[in-house]
Amino acid sequence: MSRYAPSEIEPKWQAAWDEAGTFRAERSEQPKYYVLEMFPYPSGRIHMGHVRNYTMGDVIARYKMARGFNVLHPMGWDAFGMPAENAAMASGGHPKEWTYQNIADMKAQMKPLGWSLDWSREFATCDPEYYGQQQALFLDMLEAGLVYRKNAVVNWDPVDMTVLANEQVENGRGWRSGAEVERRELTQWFFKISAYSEELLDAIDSLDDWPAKVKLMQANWIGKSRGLRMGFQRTDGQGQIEVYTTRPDTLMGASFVGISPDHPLAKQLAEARPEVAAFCAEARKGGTTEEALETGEKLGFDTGLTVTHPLDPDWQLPVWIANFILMDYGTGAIFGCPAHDQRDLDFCRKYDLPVVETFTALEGHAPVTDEAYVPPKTEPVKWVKHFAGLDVATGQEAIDATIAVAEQGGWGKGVTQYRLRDWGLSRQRYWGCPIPVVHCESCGVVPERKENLPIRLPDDVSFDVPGNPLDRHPTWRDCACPSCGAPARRETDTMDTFVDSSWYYARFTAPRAETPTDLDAAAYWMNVDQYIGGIEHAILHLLYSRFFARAMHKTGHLPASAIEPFNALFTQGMVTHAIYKSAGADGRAVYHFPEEVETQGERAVLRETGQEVEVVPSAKMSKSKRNVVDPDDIVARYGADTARWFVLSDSPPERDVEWTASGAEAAQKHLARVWRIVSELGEAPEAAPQGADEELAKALHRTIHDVTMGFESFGFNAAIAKLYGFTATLAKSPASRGAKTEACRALAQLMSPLTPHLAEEIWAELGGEGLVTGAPWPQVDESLLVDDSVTLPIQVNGKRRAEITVPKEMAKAEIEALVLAHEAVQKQLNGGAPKKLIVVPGRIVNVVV
RNA sequence: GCCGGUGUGGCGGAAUGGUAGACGCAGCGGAUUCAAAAUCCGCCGAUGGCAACAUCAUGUCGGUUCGAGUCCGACCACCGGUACCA
Repeated sequence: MSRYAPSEIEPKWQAAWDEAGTFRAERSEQPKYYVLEMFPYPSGRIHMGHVRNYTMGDVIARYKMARGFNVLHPMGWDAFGMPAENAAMASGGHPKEWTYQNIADMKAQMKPLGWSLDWSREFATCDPEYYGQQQALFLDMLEAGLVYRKNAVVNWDPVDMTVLANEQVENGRGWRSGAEVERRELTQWFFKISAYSEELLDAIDSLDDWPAKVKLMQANWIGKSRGLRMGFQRTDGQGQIEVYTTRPDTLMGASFVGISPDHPLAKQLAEARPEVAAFCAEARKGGTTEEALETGEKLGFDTGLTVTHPLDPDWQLPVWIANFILMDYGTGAIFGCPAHDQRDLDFCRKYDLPVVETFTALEGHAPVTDEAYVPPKTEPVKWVKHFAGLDVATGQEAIDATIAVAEQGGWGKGVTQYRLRDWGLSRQRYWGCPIPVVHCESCGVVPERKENLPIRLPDDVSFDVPGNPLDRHPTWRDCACPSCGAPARRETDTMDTFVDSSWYYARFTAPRAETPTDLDAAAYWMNVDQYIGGIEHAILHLLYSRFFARAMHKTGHLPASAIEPFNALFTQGMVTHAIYKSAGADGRAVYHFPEEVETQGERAVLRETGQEVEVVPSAKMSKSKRNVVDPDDIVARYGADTARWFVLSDSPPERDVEWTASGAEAAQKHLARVWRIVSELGEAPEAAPQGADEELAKALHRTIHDVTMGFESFGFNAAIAKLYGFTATLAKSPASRGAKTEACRALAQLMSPLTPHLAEEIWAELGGEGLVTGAPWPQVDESLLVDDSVTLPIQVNGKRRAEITVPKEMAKAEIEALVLAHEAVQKQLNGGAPKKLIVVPGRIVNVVV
């Protein structure tokens, strides 16, 4: 054996795994385990975040393999989406070529990392074989009543005459044109996810192995609320305005009725009155995001119309059009209660509308001025005037009482409402899955016939002008109506890329099937036992996937057991890196790549010039800040095993980890040290001093136990810390050659999920049978884990003052006596008697004086 | 704005309500060496003290508890999401 040379051993073992087909998943009699990491977008290069994410999945996959599971660990590409079109616009290429080239490049980067992936199942969502099956799913969902069309607002760039994504709107303006964006309505396709609101909410409770924070975020997103739907009669006798409110108890504090600029009444008024039309046009300016709507300036327009308060025929309220009221929520109309809602208060102060309190704090009442009084619904308050005769009651009690009164009086109805809106899937873009429907003049909207799938994207398109190339393609839209055969036009909207990623996990179970799934394969492999990905997907992707699994079950593509597709979820943190920054000649910040910088003690300087640079620690890696490291370079410099070890060693997996060159070097030194220990086994003595072999065995089995626990609970950093510790013990151990060889063999096994190439090399060197990958996981000898004595810290008034070591089974009374007799305790007692003595067996003793 | 999260030495972090700082980095000291690389050993939160030891210390302020990094309340800062980025 020679020095540790990852560049030699890593390709060798990767070839060996390939040749043995180690990672090819076939159905078998063994219990299955499906581990999946969120598949990547083919941006062109993998980054350290991918390395960390996929290494975590790999550790799980390899560990489960060693535990006797039949492991499925596939990989593919989330390949549709805007960046490909942006690239085509910027440099004139074609999204398809750009995407497939990126896939080839990234795959070439991924292979050297030695991940246990079954590449035979690979697909990209832009493969017609994939999106054709997605079109089939769409048609089945359409038939099942889970898809429909309605109007919805988009960001419209009036200069480029095109729809913009939210990220293409910067400060209310189009990123290319700089024009003020406006909200415009288009007829679009929707999935009826709202039909599953209740079920998606209730089933969250069954997701035992999901992070609590993700479940909480999803529950809040679905947003179940109980409120009142009621009408305000117009004083002009032209009917009523229907509003929805979650705070009907504040009805006596109403000071206006507000409607959305997209409300039918607003539209009707706008037709007759130019000033209304002008206001509505102004109110539609800006982007469609919830954030933009919530934080933007609140604008109102007094229509001059009035309505009657439902509980007081003499009380008239003005009707305002307000830009912060969304047609999508509730009925598109509200009543404003400024005293108990900050937004309504701001609005009323701005437009000089009255502010009436309906309840006050039990103590310390201060009249509302510029801050609305909004206590939690669970807090009791004093009611000023409440029609249900309440005096002191909580908000929730008042809401319930109000709904009861309204229903009894027949002027309102309690309704359960969800915040969750239907999923708009239409995108006015080229690089996505075409929606397989046809528009026929006589038959209307007609689904495409399944035998005509896939409806392929045309290749001959250009991106020199904004807008959807499918819309302006000379022939692609022309087709025959599937129903009557007359000339008709294809739908030119494509699907949201979230559709692509909502069922890929199911497709991996039978990636070449002629139908979306193969039910036998799905029944065997589903569910995903462990899903791993970024917290940024906590709501949308994961909620859409949960909906899709239900829809696929309803349409016969998944068994009932798979409606919650991910048994366990883990959300990992980012890989960060310091930013190196200096001031350029014009005073603007100049960023430097890590390899241009050298650290000298506490300072960091540019290698070339010696100029000192500012170090900003732990920032998300981004190309513009140049704080990136390329996995290719890292593997070439340190080897894949070092990269894998380091990304998991320094930080708990759910938290961010900072990539540092010194940390990577330390990881490599450690692996070289393990290597050296193995190569020097021959120098160990045949016979060991008394007890040395037993000591080593004890340490080994404690390590097997701890590392196993670490892998079972995503404690990779803790497992690695234990491996560091055991390696140090092993290096110093005077144990016999035989005992040390055994320990090294077990060490290789424990390290194999993390550093599989090094582990294989050691395993082979020490005469292990076959490959260490998949060799049965070492068993813990429980009898070696028990200690017969225990060290107890002694606290006085919660401060540690001393410790005692006692036999594990010592009685409480004996311990108490020992503690009281202890010199340090005597000193603290100062001759007095303790007030209290707390003995927590095996943990701690606390003396209270 | 709203929802969720995070905050501990010079740095990354460890710690079932029970000895705060495991393990690693950086730094300092030493061994080995002609010298270096590599390797090995030791020290390493702050303040005071020769030392024993004492005091302070887990974003800030309060609370619960024999005991709080951990639980509760308020606040500050940063990060993720906010339905067309993926």
